[in-house]
Amino acid sequence: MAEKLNDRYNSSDVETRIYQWWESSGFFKAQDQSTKPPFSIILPPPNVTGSLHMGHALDHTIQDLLIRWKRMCGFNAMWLPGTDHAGIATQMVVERELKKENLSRHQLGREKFEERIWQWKNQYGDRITNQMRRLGDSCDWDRNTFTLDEGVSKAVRKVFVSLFKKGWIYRGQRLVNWSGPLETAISDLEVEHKQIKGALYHINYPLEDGSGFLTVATTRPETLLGDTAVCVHPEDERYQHLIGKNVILPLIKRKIKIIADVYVDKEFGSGVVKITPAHDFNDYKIGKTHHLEMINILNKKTELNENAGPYKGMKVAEARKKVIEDLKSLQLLVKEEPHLHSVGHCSRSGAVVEPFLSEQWFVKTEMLAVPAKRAVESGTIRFEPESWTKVYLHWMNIIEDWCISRQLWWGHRIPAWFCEDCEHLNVAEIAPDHCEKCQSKKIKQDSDVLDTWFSSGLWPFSTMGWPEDTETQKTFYPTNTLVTGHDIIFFWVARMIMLGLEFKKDVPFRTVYIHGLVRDSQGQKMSKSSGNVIDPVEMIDKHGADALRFTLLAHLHSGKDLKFSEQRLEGYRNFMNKIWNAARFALTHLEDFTAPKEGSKAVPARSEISVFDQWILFKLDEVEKKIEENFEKERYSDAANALYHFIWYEFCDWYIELIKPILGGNNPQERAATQLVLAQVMNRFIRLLHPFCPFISEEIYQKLPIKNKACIIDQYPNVRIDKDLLALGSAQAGLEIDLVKEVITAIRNIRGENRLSPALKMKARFGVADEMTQKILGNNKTAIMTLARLDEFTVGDDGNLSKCAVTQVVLKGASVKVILPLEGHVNFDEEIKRIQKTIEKLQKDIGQLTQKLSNEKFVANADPDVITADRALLAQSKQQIASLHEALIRFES
RNA sequence: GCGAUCUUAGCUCAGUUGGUAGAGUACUUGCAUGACAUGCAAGGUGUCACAGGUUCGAGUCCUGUAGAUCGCACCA
Repeated sequence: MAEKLNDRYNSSDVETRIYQWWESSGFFKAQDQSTKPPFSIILPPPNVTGSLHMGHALDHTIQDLLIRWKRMCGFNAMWLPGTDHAGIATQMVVERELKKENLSRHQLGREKFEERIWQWKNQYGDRITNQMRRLGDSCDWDRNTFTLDEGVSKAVRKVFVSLFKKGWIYRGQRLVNWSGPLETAISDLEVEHKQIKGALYHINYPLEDGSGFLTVATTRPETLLGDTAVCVHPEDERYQHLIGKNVILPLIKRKIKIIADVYVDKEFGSGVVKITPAHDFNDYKIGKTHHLEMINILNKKTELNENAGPYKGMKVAEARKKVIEDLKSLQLLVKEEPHLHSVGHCSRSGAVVEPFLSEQWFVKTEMLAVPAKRAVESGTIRFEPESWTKVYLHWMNIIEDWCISRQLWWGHRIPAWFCEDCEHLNVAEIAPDHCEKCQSKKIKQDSDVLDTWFSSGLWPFSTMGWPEDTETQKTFYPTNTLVTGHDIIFFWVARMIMLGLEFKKDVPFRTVYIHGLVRDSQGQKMSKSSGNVIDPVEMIDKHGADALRFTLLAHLHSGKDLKFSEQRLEGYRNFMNKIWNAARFALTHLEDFTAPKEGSKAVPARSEISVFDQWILFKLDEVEKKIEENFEKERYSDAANALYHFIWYEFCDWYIELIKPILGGNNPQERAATQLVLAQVMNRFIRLLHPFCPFISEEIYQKLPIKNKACIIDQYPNVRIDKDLLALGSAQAGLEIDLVKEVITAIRNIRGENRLSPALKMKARFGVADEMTQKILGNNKTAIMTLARLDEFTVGDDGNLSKCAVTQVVLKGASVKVILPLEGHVNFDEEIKRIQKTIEKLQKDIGQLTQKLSNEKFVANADPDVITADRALLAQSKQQIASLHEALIRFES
């Protein structure tokens, strides 16, 4: 017995209830051991204290689409959720909170501060996972993992120790990106390059022998204090004679050497470069090759230190001003010209990033990169879209060692202990209580934590119980698809590949599906500062999660950014309402329908069902094929749009309208047969819809007469399964209904163009030559009369065409002359205009076709099928135009 | 500077082996029609960025130009 539905779809009534039911019923759970084939996805873990943004919404919708689709296709589908501790981001959030209490983390102390962050995590950590539930994410929540969970920590320590013992993790003094406000090294990912209008200062460095000056050009005069050489091009004639001599560094009067290196561009500036190895990445390299002294002039807060002499204690910007002033007063500043250059900024604090010499931990990437490159080159891992392969390989080719230490308090502590007695470094998975070398008890753990991406890099297996040998890994590693944005290919994807191959001896995933950014309707990046952020949760509140999901999926085009507008979302909200009302219609007419015992396997005999039924089943077969194809080709928007088209334009606009007379008619057998087909078609397209729009589909599904326990775990309709029902659809019925549709549309067109009221019943005649077409029209008399609003229907000769509107309908060999007497209804000018317009269009077509077909080369070279088709089209057009001319004459007479 | 992607209707975008350009949306007109006005019906809309080339035929393939976006490197 079918149930009733409200007359308007209200998503908020439905979503929470359905989600709770799914979750409490255990439908999201995957089995570690199962006879079903595995399919697994790991969720890119969002920041634990963050909240869901549009980027997540897109990312998660794609993953949930895949998981629900595979689950319904009979896979043991496992979507592993989790959250990231997000070192810097979270620490900053909590520090901001402290600031409100006029406290700093230093005042609080490390232990208390960590406690505060845990408090914060416990308070807000559920927010994002609850928002994910709002979106419909069908994750296996029992497997929810936090990157600081004990299991993950164990994996982190194991990996660290293992790489250290192999010599692939080392500690050393190196130049790193340093954020002054955060007092930590940061990764390249956290550096944003911005174009800045600066100045190029030309400064005279006096030659030691007093014979003159060497002019250097620099954008950062304050780093002069750390100069340990000046450099020219070895072949630069201007300076060749000076190579090997010395200059006196202005202001602090240090004697430094003039060296030569091909790195210098003779054309740029003065052709002389000052070398500050401790504060510039290029200078650092030159410093290394030329064995130069490295003088650090900054402290951790990026203030000038004792090496800067009189400038000690100043901020960088301050020091720059003062240095320029002092140079001016010494008349050593030659000139200052405006100069546009890009400057690295800390993406978290906004401060200018300083290259800073410090003791850090690094991962040697050279050897890790080799198999990681090969995995992609050989196709074991595939990027979609494929163009990202090149980007990935390029980066892997220029990969540098990875700075993994951060001077933060929130994250995985580096498992290394220094011995205060013998200075030995103890690296161990379990905290030692004495130095392994000298047995001293005076050991101290390194105060640094690991880069967040270090633990994220292990995510595909650390979440599955590694280093224990678990069933989870046996079943689900490697995972199938990784869905993510291109912004973290290097920082996350590449590292997962390297670490997965090193520690699991297998790739972490087979396919990397890269999607674009969600932008605003103008194509601008959404950002707090431009105030154009659209909150997905707010959109869900207003229009429903299904509408949001469908909007994102329908506009997802192979890795391209997508522009999001609420207006478009409303369009898909309307689609949800349309589906709802179609279901309402169907259920009303299925009230007295009882599902057969075989449920969705129940199939009527072909002889029992109408041509409309055969037609809709034919269309259903088509759309199922299209959806499956597009899923396989990873063209999810095409799948979504095919479904949209079927539901709205085939099922709602035509099928429902065509069967209304049968459902409301007085032939119980016909009616029962149509009811069965209607129930079956509903059952199938609701299942087809489920991965896209899980909530509305489940809600309707539960009220359908033909159903199983739950849509979410029912079988996904598939062209190879339940073949019997789809076999009832026929191409012949397809053609027949297409012709009926054309005829109805032709009549509606005449009415529309002549502005005839839909309430006005008309009389129509149909001029048909062949018997077959005559029969088709006869069989569909009721449908045509109802949908075209006729009160008279005659099939046969043309009859008297005087004062009649005439349209020739031609379709695959069938030809119908639709004749509508207009006498008394209209002033004929409109109709004459309508016919003339059609004639003009036909004439244009005929002209083009004739020209083409009279081209000998075309006839000689073109595909014979193309020629045949064109000839047929030409003949048809000529026939149509003749008939229209005739009509026009009759009309005017 | 190197590389990638892109430029199609007012807007957002499809267009998969070359064969008369499509969809959604917006727009115009008409409409209370027993599922739905979040609806129904009908309608108009294009130098496919530009310039060449290959071909009987190019939105599609090739070359160049311009513009947009994004990477990478450099910016002393």
